[in-house]
Amino acid sequence: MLEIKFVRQNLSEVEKALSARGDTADLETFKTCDEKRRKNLAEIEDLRHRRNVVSDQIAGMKKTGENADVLVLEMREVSGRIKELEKSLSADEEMVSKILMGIPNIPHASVPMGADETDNPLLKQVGERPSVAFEPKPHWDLGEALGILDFERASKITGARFPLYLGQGARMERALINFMLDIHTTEHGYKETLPPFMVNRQTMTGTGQLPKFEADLFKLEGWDYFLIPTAEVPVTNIHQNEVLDEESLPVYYTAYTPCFRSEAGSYGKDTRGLIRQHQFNKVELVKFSKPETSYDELESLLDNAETILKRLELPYQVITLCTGDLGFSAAKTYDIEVWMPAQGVYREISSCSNFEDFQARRANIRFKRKGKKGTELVHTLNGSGLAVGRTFAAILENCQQADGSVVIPEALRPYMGGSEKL
RNA sequence: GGAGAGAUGGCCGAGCUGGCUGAAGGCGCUCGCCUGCUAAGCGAGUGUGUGGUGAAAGCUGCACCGAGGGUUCGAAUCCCUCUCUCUCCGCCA
Repeated sequence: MLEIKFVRQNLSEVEKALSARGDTADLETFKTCDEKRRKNLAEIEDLRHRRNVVSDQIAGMKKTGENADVLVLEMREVSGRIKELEKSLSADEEMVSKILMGIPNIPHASVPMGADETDNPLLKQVGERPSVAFEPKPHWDLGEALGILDFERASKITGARFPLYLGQGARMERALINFMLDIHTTEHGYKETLPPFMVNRQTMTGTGQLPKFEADLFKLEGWDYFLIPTAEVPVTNIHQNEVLDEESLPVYYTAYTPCFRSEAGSYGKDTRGLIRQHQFNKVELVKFSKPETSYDELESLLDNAETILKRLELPYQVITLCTGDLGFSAAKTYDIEVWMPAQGVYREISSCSNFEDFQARRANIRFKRKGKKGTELVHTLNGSGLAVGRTFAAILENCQQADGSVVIPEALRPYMGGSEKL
């Protein structure tokens, strides 16, 4: 959420940011409701002031035994008027907040202009793509042939877009989770967390998934709870409604969780394999920082995620999302894309974003500077470190041999009981 | 699922027969004094949000005692609904 004052005073800038994103919002209604709201509020506060003063008078008169009937009668009217005005005030407030909650973050000045993903500039490419003398097979064929993935049985158990890992496959998924968590906790300074996989509406609103994107979420029937689409949601909300100490910043958390996404609107896309599932595993990195260091923190967060791919010796590239492809809450985002030889494309495996104070304002996460009055909003950041299912798929495709076997990356072998091959 | 108790400021904890209580007292923290260091002692200060005014320090209006609604001239205090926590019983990994 943007600050209401900022929107009021910078309507044209907000308008510009919206159009750069290819988004819209009813700023006209915002303006009229906000003005009306402020005018009403001023009158209400005057009346309340009068009521407070006179109520004290009444109390004093009652004490000395004077008759206060005239004042009581007058205040009865004042209270009625207040109630009336409050009614129209809350209608305007609701409208203003509804519009405000639907306005995306302002892209950072360094974010390139662009319409969609085809305009995302390449930042760098790392690692050698495997040069193979044979036609590389897609990971779903490899996985099924090796008996470590079974999509048919998964769809029997639940439906389409759910994974079933078996044997060494299940073990490698678990190995990857531990491998990633170990690196982030022991080498990068993140604190490991294991949060709830379901969250309430307020939490979902705090990080920006609600109210605009309810269709993308799985909702529990009979409960106002949602399955998390990413660990970003529960972990960022750890400090919801808190004031952090300046000395405690920056705070780094990592978490493994499964992620649940309805994938509404993606019918027909990536229908095979592990790329687009309703349930997938992810190790997430979350940071809380002071505003002045958040962009440095974004760079190191990206580096932390890249480390995993480097250790696994998987070729990847990093792109900067342009204004048109930026997520709702993000001010700036880097995507890491891993090489998938069978499709001959790079696929997103991590998304690292700085949300600045956009989520902090919604979730009310602040910090206090030593020796200074008042509090400030923190900046929040997060990134995948990494999407586990997609990492699994990338290993199968990049490390496949002519005979259909897969060589396990060296760094992962200690987590696989020393096995060298699948 | 059944029965009961509770939710107050950074923390602990009064108030809860409605009105000088934005909130006693204590702890913590900050500044000053004192003491050859430390400890103890003394004095002052110390919530958040939002609006007005001011160059600023500040002054000032309104709101906030789990959340929402109600009664009343006036509510932390009374009533209703909800959420959460704790205790006991039942059930269960």
